[in-house]
Amino acid sequence: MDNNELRKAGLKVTVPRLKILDVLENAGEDAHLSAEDVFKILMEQGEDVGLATVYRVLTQFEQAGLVTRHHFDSGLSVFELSSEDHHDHMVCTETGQVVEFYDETIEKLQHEIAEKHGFELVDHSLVLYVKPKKS
Amino acid sequence: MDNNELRKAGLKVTVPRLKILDVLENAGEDAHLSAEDVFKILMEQGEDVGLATVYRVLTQFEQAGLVTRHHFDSGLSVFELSSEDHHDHMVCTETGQVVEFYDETIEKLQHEIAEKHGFELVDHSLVLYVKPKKS
DNA sequence: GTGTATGCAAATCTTTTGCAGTTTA
DNA sequence: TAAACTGCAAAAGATTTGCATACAC
Repeated sequence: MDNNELRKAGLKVTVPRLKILDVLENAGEDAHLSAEDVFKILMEQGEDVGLATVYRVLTQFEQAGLVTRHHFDSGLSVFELSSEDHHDHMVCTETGQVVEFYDETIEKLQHEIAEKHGFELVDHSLVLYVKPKKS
Repeated sequence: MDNNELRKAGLKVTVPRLKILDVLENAGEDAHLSAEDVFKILMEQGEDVGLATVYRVLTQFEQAGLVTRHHFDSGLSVFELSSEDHHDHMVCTETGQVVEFYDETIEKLQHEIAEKHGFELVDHSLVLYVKPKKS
């Protein structure tokens, strides 16, 4: 029941919101979709949702903490369903494949570095751009 | 003499290119300017350079390795003069201040993580979003 | 001189907003 | 039914491109 996720976020349960949530959930584990991607998938499914609504809903979901927005290096926004556990990303420069990973030591070091400079860590973004290892 | 930097990059030495290089050099250590920022500074200096040219030149400089482009989280591009030594960034969410840092251990771990997943590290982007430590 | 670079305006792309009509609670 | 939500079209912001002119070599 996605209904509860939406209600909990203080959002009315509407058809477009359910459809968009559905697209994100069925996009696969490491999927990171742009608003345009979501829109295209909805079109393919014959849904009648406007692109503006996709943008509005994704932004609302982000504010509600339901999805996370990333920028990677293309400059356009991509979204993924927020998962309980934090992770960073590895993007293959040749295939576009995205892999999620988590490293305890790096996480800890980031806090230490911020502290050392007189700051408190609020958030971070770590993206590794990689290519297939030559065999 | 910036002339050589440009020549070495295979670019003709023109007034707009020299002016833009000049702006970047005089912007201060941790400055990260958007194309619009550069354009505004040129205007203030009474230079007659078009915004389109600023974009074109910055892109050429990037391709020549003279400047580095970042996206941070705003989604717009900011540029800095490439420095010999690699570094990452810390952006203050309250003041916008940018601090550069480098951590050997994190660098090493990134390579190991990429390898572990069957990839080769090509590049990476690490940005810490911080706020002033409450005193 | 010749080819490259520039400025301007128009075009493109991504994202946002205004508004009248529709849906949810 | 009232408030929130939606679609569409227009607007806005960032960046790119076409083209005639100007500049570097």
